Amino acid sequence: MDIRRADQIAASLEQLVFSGEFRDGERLDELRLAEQFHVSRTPIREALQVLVTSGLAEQVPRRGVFIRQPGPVELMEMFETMAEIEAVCGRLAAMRMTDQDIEALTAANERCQEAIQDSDPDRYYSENETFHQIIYRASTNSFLEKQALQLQNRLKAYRRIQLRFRGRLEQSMSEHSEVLLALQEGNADRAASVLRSHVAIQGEKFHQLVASLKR
Amino acid sequence: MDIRRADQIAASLEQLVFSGEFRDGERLDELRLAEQFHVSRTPIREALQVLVTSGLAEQVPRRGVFIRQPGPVELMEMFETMAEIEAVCGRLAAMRMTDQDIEALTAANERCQEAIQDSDPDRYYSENETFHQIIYRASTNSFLEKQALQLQNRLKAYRRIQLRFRGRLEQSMSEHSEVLLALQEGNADRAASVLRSHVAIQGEKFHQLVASLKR
DNA sequence: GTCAACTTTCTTGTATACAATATTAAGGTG
DNA sequence: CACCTTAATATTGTATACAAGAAAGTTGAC
Repeated sequence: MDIRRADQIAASLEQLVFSGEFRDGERLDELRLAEQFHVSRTPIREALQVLVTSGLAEQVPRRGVFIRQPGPVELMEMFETMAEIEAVCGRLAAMRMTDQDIEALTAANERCQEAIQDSDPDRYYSENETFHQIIYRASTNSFLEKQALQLQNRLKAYRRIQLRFRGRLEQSMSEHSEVLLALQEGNADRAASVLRSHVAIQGEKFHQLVASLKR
Repeated sequence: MDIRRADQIAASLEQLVFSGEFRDGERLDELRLAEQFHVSRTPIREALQVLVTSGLAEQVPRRGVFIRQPGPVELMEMFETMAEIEAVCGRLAAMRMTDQDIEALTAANERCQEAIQDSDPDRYYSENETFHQIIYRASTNSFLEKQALQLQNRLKAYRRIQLRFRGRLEQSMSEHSEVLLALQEGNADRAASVLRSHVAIQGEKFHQLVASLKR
């Protein structure tokens, strides 16, 4: 059980930032937030430090902390980085996966398939997340795994959007099968390259979406 | 100019942690630090939040924050991750480097060479850092660049140790040349694999060192 | 001497008070 | 009316005060 109010607040604020509740450049007013959470400024300030340190906000001395929502360019960079990190996880996982890991991954993949058959994008979304997390874990490098999870979480909201593209679910699914196959064969390079493009496509789709909104 | 005392303190503490001033599991006493830095507990606490968020320390509610020095296993994981991230930077850089980048990299490489001829390991160490940073930059992905810089900084102290191995400087140097060659050719796969093993070797050397200390 | 219950002291977490700097408003000048 | 100067106001940063839980010390029973 968590006793620190500051940590709870940090988590809440993080969620609010991820869900796009705050606009880019918006100032986080300490007093307002203090009232909102029914606490004094102290825990608010500690929560803001957390946001700043994890890169979700920027601090200008004597002026306050401001939300930093990634723009299109930074988002593309993040997607590219995610694709590369996934590729690395896949490469390592291909060499180190146990039979148990393969089983778990196969099961996750089947649950994805079911979600598609039930036309349940929310469930697909969630099972898809698990599928990838199993690969992170199977890299057998908990430091790398943590980095991957962090970035996955950060891109959550944006990944969700691109799944709405027509036919994307089915395409994503067939990519999964290729990933699974490469990992079963222990083909490191193939696993890496398939995973890379699987995630990179998400970035592409997102890019398309951004472009279409500008029109 | 930085006005926030808390930020300065956070930076100081970070350096103290990196330089191994604190033992693993050591508690950071707020009152003691407050006296030491001649401030109240408030800025100390904000600085501690930063350490915790960036993973350098762990916070146990109602008990304090404790230093978390990476053990041998985690260090190897970090080196492996660094190797993979460097490989990714190299892969992207190979495809995106400008002539200017190549020039800068060649110059940095020459300065490394000079440092070796002058038998100046400190200078080699610093120029080597620059060499790698140019590659991060040339990946043309500032998000990835930031991640790479962060990890490079985190591993600084440990990388330094392995350079003391006999003949390591010269070996490192010849690896650099191979990296440069691959990048000049725009050979992405080769740049990635050479960089990967270049950094991985550092991990290996470090592993040897840890093992030798245990005897 | 060991262990347990209780008391005291210490430490963290939060609230409040104060100091210093930014921002805004007001007033005067050309 | 624009622009500069200056006063009022608001907001951040730090210090201090207080509340609550944890650690350490003490006493007493066996």
